[in-house]
Amino acid sequence: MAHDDVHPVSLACGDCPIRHRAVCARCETDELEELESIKYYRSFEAGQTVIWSGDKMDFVASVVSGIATLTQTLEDGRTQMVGLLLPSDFVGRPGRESATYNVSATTDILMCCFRRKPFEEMMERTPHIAQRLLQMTLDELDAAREWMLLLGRKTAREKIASLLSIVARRDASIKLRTAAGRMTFDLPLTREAMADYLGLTLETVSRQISALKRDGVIELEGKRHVTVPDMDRLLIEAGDDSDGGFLV
Amino acid sequence: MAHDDVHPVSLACGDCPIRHRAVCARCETDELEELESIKYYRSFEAGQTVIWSGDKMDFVASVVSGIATLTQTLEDGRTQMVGLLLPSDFVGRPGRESATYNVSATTDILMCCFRRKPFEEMMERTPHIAQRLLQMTLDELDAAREWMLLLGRKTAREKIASLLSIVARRDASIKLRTAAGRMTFDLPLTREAMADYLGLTLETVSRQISALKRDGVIELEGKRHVTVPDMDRLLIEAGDDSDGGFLV
DNA sequence: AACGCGAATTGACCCAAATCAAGTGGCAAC
DNA sequence: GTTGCCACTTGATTTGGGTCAATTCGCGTT
Repeated sequence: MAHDDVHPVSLACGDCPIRHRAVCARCETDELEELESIKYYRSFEAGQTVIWSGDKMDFVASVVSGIATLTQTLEDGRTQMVGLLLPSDFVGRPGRESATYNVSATTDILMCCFRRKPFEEMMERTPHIAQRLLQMTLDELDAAREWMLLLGRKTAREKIASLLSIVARRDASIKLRTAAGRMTFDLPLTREAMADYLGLTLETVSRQISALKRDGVIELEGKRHVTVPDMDRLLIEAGDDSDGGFLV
Repeated sequence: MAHDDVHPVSLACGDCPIRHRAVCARCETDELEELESIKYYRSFEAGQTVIWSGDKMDFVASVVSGIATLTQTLEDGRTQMVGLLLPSDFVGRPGRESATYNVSATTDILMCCFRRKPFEEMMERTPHIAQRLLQMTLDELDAAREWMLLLGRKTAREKIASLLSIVARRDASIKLRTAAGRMTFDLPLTREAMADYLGLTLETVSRQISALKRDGVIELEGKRHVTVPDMDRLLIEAGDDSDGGFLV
């Protein structure tokens, strides 16, 4: 809303290396200063848990660098990833005391946190923050629903292809992008994390990646470095109507 | 925020039999009048499609009565339900030209629509509408993520038990509720719709319902009328940590 | 009463992915 | 250079749920 057409990514918050998506820079000044006064940084090592589901969470935050995951678990240990947090993504929610999910660092991460109470108060005084958060939340909701289709109806091979095309889209845009449909990127997740995301076992993930490699849909260098010779082919394997604008 | 503690359901909009959750009644007057001026009603018969994914959608709306569903499909026809709309639920989104999902009427429904453009303009002038919509969207996001856990990691039996406990929670609260954990309600969905919701086939749904009946977890009268003799038992079958506050 | 029809059930069989189990490869520590 | 560890791969086997097909159950129509 407000200034969205001018600078769609929104942003702002002084000296952060990335620009947070929650706040609009054109409305800066007072708000920006206020935001500065309630923020602080926290870093976590790969594998560490940022917060456990049910714990008190007195901040909201933005991922500055690294990758984190949101997961849910059943008592017997079955776990399902419900969100992947990449730099600039927002975590936590105004108006909720405690965390709903486990948040874990997949790589080393740096988070920019804002104390929750002051942030909430600020949000009440500053309409466009709520409007911007609404847009972001609606996008996340779309991504979650796209994921529901994947979890409920896609085959293992389609699931893997979908995940690869999402990572390619988010990651490879800033990396080397040689010919027309050729893309190269690193998988930021272990096979187990991929399995938790896709509702599969890690063995099935491994087998399907091998199968895609054997069939020439992808090329592998080591275990993590992937080259997709033909993105269109991958998208067909993913089973989407090629538009595919998900996981924003 | 604003008045949430006073009347958590929010609401308002003149003569509607239900009160919409998007607007706060304590702030009425001008807004209420304005809201009246941009609203109109539409009704649909059971089985009709309200809107197709990708179609232009120039309104947002609230379900007044009846049940509608949000679904997504792959080209080959596989379909996944991504949302269940019960009375008072909100459909459509400010800031989006076209529909993202298919919306269909499961029963006869009445919807209260607001023309989108004026609604958006009003939202910009009236901060608490955006704030309220944000809360609702966050709740939907939680529900969607809870559903991801179900789709990705639960067995067919657990899926059915989960769906039954959700319907029981949303429906039976207003119906007869005899002894402690005893509940009675009607299933608002066909076996096929349940299958689309749960990521199963209709045969599996049927078999698992029969199994739950055989095992005394539920009692059936006809095909749609269900009695749960012991809600706790059902919740255990659903595999949740009994709290289970999902699908709001 | 007979018919038609869509919704639901039930059975027989099959297959994709889970499970169980045995490697392989890379890399850091001593 | 050997050891240990962890991430990953690959194989053999099992199984939960899908597929295909045959009924059955209601229920409105004529």
